[in-house]
Amino acid sequence: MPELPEVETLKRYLDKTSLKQVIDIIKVNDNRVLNVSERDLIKSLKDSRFESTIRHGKYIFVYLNPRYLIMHFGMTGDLEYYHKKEDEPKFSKVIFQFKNDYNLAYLSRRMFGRLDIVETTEEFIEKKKLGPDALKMSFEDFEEATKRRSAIIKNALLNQSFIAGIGNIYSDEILFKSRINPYTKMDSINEIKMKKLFENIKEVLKFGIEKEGNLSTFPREFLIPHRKKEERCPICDNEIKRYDISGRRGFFCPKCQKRS
DNA sequence: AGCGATGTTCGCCG
DNA sequence: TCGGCGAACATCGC
Repeated sequence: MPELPEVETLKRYLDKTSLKQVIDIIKVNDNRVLNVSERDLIKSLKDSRFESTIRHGKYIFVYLNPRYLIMHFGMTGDLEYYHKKEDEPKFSKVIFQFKNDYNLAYLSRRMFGRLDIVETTEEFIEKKKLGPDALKMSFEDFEEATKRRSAIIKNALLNQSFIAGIGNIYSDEILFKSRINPYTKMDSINEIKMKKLFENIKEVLKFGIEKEGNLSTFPREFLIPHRKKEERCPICDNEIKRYDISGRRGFFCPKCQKRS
C-alpha cells in the first residue's frame, strides 16, 4: 500500500476510524519497524490522542500534541481498524488500542515500513531531504526544480527529494499519459511538455485517490492494467515494452512515448 | 523452486 | 556534486 494515492487513502482511513480517540495500550509485536525506542514510542503515545494528520509524499504525520508519530509503509504497509482481539490481522507489527477497546493495527509484511516519533514535521522533512508533496507543489517550483537537474525523467519522478509521493507504478502512468519516454533527459523537455507533465502528475495521482489506490480498478485506457508481458498499448495497439532502470522494472509504449 | 514486488538507503564509479 | 547502478533490507505469493 505505498505510493501517494494509497498513502492518502490510508490517511483518510485513519482519520475516519481513529482520530481523537484516547490511546490506552501500545502493543509492539515486532520492534524492527521502529525507528524510535519502544519506551519513547509508548511514552509519546500513552494516554494521548491522534489529533490530526498530515500527509507529505508517502509519509503520514500523526499529530499527538506535542509530538508527531510518523508512519511510513514501504511496499507492503497497511492499516486496519478492528474490534475483537482475535481479529488481529496477520503481519500486525504495532497495535494501538484505544480506550473504547477498538484497535488500529499498523501492518508490514516485508518490514520496509517504519514508525518514528519527531518533534516537528519540518525537522523530519529536512532530515529526509523530502521535496514538496506532489499534490501541493506549484508549477513554478516544479519548473524551477527541473531546471537544476539533468537526470532522466523516470529517475527524477522517483526521486523524493525532487518531488515527494510518486513511485514506480504511478511514474510510468504519468509518463505514459504525457507521452514522454522514461529515458528522456529532464533538461531536454520543452516548456509545453513540462507543463503537461506537471498537470498529468496531479491528474493521475488524484485519479488514484478517487480509486482509493486500488490499481485493479483502473480502466483499460490507462497503462496500469497493461503492466505485464505481451500487453498492447490501449492507445495505439503497439506492444508495451518492459524496461529496467535503477533496479526497478517499468513499462512504456515505445510508439506513443518516443525519445525526444 | 525461483522470481518478483507500489520503497529507501548506501557505496561505488564516472 | 550529481546521477546512474546495483545491492541490501525481509518476506510471501504466484
